[in-house]
Amino acid sequence: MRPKTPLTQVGTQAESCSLDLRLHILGQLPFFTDIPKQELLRISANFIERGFSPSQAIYREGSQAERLFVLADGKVKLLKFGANNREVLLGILKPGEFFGNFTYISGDTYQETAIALTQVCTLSISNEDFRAIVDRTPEFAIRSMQIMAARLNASTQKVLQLGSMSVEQRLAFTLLDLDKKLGLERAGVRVIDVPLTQEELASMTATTPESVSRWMSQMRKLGVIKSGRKWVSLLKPGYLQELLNPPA
Amino acid sequence: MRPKTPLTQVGTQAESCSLDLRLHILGQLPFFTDIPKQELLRISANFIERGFSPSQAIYREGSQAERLFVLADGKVKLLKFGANNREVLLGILKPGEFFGNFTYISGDTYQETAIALTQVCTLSISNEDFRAIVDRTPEFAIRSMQIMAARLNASTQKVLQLGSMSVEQRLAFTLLDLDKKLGLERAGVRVIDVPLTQEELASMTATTPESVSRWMSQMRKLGVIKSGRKWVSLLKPGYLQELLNPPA
DNA sequence: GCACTTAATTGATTTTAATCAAGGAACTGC
DNA sequence: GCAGTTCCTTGATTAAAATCAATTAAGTGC
Repeated sequence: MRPKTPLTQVGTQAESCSLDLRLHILGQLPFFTDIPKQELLRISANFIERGFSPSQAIYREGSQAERLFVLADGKVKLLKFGANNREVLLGILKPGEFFGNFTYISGDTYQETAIALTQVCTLSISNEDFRAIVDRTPEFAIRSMQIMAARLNASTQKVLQLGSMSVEQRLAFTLLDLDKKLGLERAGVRVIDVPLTQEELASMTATTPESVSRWMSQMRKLGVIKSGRKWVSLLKPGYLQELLNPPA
Repeated sequence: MRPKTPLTQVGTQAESCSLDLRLHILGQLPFFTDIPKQELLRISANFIERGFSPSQAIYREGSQAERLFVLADGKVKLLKFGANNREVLLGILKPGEFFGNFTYISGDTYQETAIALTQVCTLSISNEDFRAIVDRTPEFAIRSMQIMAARLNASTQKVLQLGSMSVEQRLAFTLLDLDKKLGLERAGVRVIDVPLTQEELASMTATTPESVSRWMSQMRKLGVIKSGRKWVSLLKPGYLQELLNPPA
């Protein structure tokens, strides 16, 4: 008998954003920090808000890349289709993160598919409007370089993980990563605050749902995690960290 | 009895670059195209040339990232150390490509190790000098964004490959990729123009030298490739391509 | 030309993980 | 509250690939 989900109230956020939330979220973007509030208000006017329901696609890989999106509320997953009809989950986005067409080049297509995992509110801007903002934002080159370098590093870490770790290690890495990014205290328990099936965990970890289930069952037996349907709590992150750095 | 290498004369290039080669190579960089020749000459003066011998490290992962490098001549491999003491080969560079500290942020460390595969000539520029050039190069933001987006895409392709393909498919992908980038006609034969051991191929493909040997042995038997010590010729690239897209 | 080193090959065995299947339990909608 | 659906668990079997080992052959340096 598996414990019931602690992820209550996950999907109950409104579909729209207040002005305060808009300014708060947009002000968090790395290329908009340090911008005067008046200017941010002006920029904010270019963003259109739109809500999406769980499982709804925000955009699909290969379609015309027309907008840059910012996640105002909820959780989103980015995925691509690999070889052999395998779905590869590239990452989970939390509020404040941007996705979609970041290079503001019209003519490109979206490089991945974005799907809402919960009730979601997005803010988006067209390529042209974004380009205009870029042209008058000081230090945009430097900030965007930093962002892209960080993303390239994250992707390279993924290559290292997939290229040198066992399934157990990759799962440990994925759980630690998710906890670091999305973990929070709920009712005195630290939980990864996003509903994810074991199939989704499997496609983040280059393995199968059955393998994820086997390893997580063992981690539960060892008291390292607590988990149930679509949720995970890390009880002993240090143990998982140790799995990644076995003694020589 | 394995056929002898067609990669003759690989390591005989001079260690230094003529002015013509400098201007030619630097003019190829995506953020220096369209620049007037006089300006390019001025920029060129900031670059220091340095030669490296096969197996010599140009820089190492974790050391202070002080310079941006451009490969003027020869071949270089970029690698990182993954978990379980595994070396992961991230890519092979050819003349005209840049590597090292691209974000020109002092204080960062190099994200990977660069090692000369052949006799190599590099041109490099310090963070400060590069920053000064960036500040007065029109459209740098846009060009650098395009470059970084392309690199992020390549890394994501690698994640897809590692996350969804078998060893045979990954090897086929790697051989096709290398051929596309480094293949050329030599004595009427199309060869991948870089000396690579099967161990190096293995660390590009997330497998072991023995597995690479087994699959390449089979590819030779099928007449798909020709290979020997440190070299590969693709005879039937179409066959390898088919391996990546099996019918549903 | 030969000794030595490095790289590649192939066989046998073990390990890891996928695949297939059956059943159980949480969640949802009526 | 219950039927149906979705998600998870566990067992058995198969397949893929790693590991270990021995041998062969190309290349290098003296």
